Amino acid sequence: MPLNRRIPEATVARLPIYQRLLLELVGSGTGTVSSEQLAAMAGVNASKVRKDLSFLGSFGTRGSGYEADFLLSQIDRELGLDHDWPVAIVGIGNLGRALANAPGFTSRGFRVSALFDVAPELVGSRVRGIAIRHLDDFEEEVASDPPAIGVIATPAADAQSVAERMVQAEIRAILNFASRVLAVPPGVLLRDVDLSIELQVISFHLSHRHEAGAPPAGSQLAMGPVLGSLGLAHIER
Amino acid sequence: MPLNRRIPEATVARLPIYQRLLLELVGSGTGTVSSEQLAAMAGVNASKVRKDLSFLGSFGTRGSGYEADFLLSQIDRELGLDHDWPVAIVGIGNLGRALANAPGFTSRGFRVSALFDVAPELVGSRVRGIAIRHLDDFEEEVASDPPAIGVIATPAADAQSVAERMVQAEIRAILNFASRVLAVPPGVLLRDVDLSIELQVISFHLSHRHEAGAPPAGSQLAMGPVLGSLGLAHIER
DNA sequence: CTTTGTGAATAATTTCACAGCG
DNA sequence: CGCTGTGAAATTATTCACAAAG
Repeated sequence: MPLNRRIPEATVARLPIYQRLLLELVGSGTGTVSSEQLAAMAGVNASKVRKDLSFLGSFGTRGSGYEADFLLSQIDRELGLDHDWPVAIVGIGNLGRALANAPGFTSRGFRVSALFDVAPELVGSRVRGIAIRHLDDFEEEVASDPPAIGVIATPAADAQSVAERMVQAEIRAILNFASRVLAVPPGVLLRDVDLSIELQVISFHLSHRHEAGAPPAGSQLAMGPVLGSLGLAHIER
Repeated sequence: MPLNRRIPEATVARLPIYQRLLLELVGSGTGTVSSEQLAAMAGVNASKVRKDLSFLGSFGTRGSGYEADFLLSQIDRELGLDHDWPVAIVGIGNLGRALANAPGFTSRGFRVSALFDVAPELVGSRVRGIAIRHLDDFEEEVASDPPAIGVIATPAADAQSVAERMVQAEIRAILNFASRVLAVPPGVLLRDVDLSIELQVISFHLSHRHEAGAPPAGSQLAMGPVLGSLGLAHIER
C-alpha cells in the first residue's frame, strides 16, 4: 500500500461524485457496494473507481466490495468535509438564494454563515433562518464568525470589489459565480463557475452530431462549468 | 494546415472561455489579441491557447496575433453558436429563474423558448417576457416550438420524470441541475451540473493547503461542477 | 468464485522549443 | 523582430489485465 500522498486533480474532481452517491446509498441502507456498482451510478468505468479510491488507501474487501458508510467517511475526511467551513454568500438574487438553499451548501462540512446584499428590500429578511445583512456591514459581520469560503453571486460589475473585500477580510477561498474574470492575490484560492459553459458544450456536440458517429468523450462524466480566472489563484505555501 | 476534424474534449471545454473573453474584448473595441494576452485573461498558458485555436484552423497572423472579431466568429461557428437553439427550462424556482436570466442563456445562439413549473402561483407569470406554463401542458407547448435543449432545474425528486418527458418530446440534449442521477436512452446527450462540487474541491484544497506547498493543479483554470450520470448519455450515430 | 488493488500499457493532454511567416 | 503554428517531449490520466485476498 504505497498511499501516494498526492491525489491527482482528476481524482479530486470525482470524489464529490462518489461522495454524493455514497450518501444516497448509506441513506437507503446499503451495506457494501462494489466498484462496479459505483461505476455504473457515476457513469464511469470500474477500474477508474478502484484507482481513484486506491489513492485514499485500501478500504475495500476483496470478494465483497467497499463498506459504504466507512468509505463515505474516508472520502469526507479526504475532502475536508469533516471540518466546519463557514460560507458567506454575497448577492442574494435568484442565484444566491438558490445556492443558500442548495443541499450541497448546507450539509456535510459546509454552513452558510452569512448573507449579504445591497437591496434595501432584501436586507433584514431571512433565507433558511439566516438574516441578510447589508454589504456595508460586511467587515463587521464576518469578524465575529470569519468565513472560510466566500461565494460571489453578484452582478458581474460588482464581483471584483466584493472579491477584494473578501480578500481583505482574510477569506482564503472564493467561489465565483459572476461571469467576470477576477484578480486576487497569490495565496487566495479562486474558482470560477459559469452556468452557461455546459450549454455551449452541448451546442458544440449538437452541431457536430452528424459528423463521425463517435460519442462525445465527456458524455458520461461531464466536464462542468469552467471559466478562466486570472492566473493568480493558488494556495500559498 | 492539417485541420484535424476531431477537436479534443479538453479544448472544447475551453472554447467557451475564449469565446466569453473575446466577446468582452470585441465589445471594448479590441482589434487584435495575442495568444499571450488571451492566456493571461483565461488563466492558462500561451501555448495551450495557440494549440487550442489551431484545431479550428490557422486564424492568426504571425507577428501580430489574432483579429478578435474574426476569431470570435470562428469560435462561435465551431461551438454552434451561429445556430438558434431554443431552450426549455423546467422548474422556475430560484435556480430556474437565475438560469432564465443568465446572460449565457439569453445570448449568442441560445433562446429561452419555454418555461415550466407546477406551482399555481407561478404559472401565468412571466420571466423576461416568457410566460411560465404548467408542466401539464409541456407536450402541447413544446410541439409548436420544439426546444433543442431541455434544462432541468426541478427538485431532485421530479428530475427523472421530467427527463423522460423531454426525451418523449424529442429533445436530444438535457442539461440537468438537479442533484439526481438521471437515466436517459442512448442518443440523448445528458450533462449534469452540481453547483456544490466546486465547494467540495475547495474544501479539499483548503484542508490540504499545509501539506506540500504545490499550487493545486486546477487552480487557474478550474475544473467545474461535475456530477456523474448514468452511462447512457451519448449522441447516436 | 468474486472483487480489490495495482503495475504495465495505452491514450490524452500539456508543455517545450523552434522553424517559418508577416 | 514578434508571434503563430506545430512537431516532439514530457506529463497526466485512463484502461487493461491479473495476481492476491477474502
